[in-house]
Amino acid sequence: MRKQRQVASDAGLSKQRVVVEAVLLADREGVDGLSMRRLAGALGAGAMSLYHYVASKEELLDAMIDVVFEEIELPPEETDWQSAMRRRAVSARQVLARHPWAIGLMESRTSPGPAHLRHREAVTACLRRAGFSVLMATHANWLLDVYVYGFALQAANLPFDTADEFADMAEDVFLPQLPPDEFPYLNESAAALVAAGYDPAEEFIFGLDLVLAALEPLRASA
Amino acid sequence: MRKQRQVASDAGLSKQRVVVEAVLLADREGVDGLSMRRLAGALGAGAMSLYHYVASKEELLDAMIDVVFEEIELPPEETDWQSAMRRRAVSARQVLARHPWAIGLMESRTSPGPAHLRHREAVTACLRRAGFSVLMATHANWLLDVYVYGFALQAANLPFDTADEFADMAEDVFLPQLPPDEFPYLNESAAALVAAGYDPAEEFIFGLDLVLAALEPLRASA
DNA sequence: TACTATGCTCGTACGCTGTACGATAGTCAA
DNA sequence: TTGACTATCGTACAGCGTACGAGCATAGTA
Repeated sequence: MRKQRQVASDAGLSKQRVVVEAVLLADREGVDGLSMRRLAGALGAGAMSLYHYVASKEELLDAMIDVVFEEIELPPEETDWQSAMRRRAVSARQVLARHPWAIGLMESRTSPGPAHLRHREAVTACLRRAGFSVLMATHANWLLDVYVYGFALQAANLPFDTADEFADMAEDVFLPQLPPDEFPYLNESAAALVAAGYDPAEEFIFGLDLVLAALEPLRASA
Repeated sequence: MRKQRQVASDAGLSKQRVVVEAVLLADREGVDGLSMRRLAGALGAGAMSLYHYVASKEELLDAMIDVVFEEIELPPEETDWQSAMRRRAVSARQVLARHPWAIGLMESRTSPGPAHLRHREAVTACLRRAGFSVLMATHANWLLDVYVYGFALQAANLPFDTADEFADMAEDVFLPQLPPDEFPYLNESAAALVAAGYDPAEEFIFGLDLVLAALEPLRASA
């Protein structure tokens, strides 16, 4: 029976299957749509069966976050540190855009899972090998994480995901909320963005490169 | 009766009073401890009475976020842009540290409240007056917000708030989770931080000044 | 003064949540 | 055959947001 379970695709639960299905459900319906009963339904099981694999919903959420971390590319080892960091940051942004619920969950989860730790270790290793001192690598690691998660948090607030979606709603939705007499500067900004186009992915790279360049001088210092 | 309400301190509800009490309750008990019934209890009212002042719990949460924005200092007008931005960023960090639940709420709230808009307007104004072009001011505004909220998000994950608290638990709690054979670099980092001390407030300024310096060149460009 | 309209308060109830507890059935070792 | 162990899940409970509508005080009008 146990062997059947490990092989079987549809029948048989496992922590892995529960957590993966939870991620899919959250992707589809948002974190508010993720209840133990609904998750059990999606797995064709009774609600209480899930508690054989996860101790509580909290533990499930922790495990979901770690699945997300597993999806983020580790920094490649064969390039310079800036390219490596850029690559993993871009990957992280994509992953967090794919799982928008994840960023909101992070706030409440205090102890990092194994994939999270492995990821941090790889990033720190990359920075140390590039010549950052222990303390400077810590600063750099922290700042890069602040950038990636901060961007994802801000992006999650925006009601659009792509340049096209922005263009579609900007003129009708945003500008009317910003009357020029009350918000002259914001109105000006919004109008300029409408004219120039706005692409979150480009914005991400723009800020990321600023941060990377700002970190470069730390490499030589203690 | 209406007049009594406006003057009375204890009796008589109002949207203002409901929202402020909600913020206090969330500060005390976390956002999970904030239920309509408990909030009503704290106000000495029935649960359903609250719905005369807020249309739904969602609207209440929106209003709470805006109260938080109201607490953040606007950038002062009489100094150079970097000092002004530093000041408002430091204020924002303090406010978000005071209301740790706020950062988690932001993720799900898509339309900014009036205080939020006023704040953004003031920041944009400051940058434009300092010589940033419309587009560069937008970039700068975005990056600064990413930094402030990203930092707050990361800080919310840490199980300590001050340098002392970190020192207290670092050796007993963090290092054992990072065995040197599995996580050599993280272990090294953690050990170095224990030795050097770690203060979130200092870390905030460190990264903030990097970001501000990185933005300076944008001031002259289109 | 009597009647109505309006603003405010809140009791009750419904469908949902996470999960404690205990019953059940299948598998395996002795 | 027995007993232990694993896995499943039905039932129940306290708590959630809130729809609905009843009850009351006050203000405005006739």
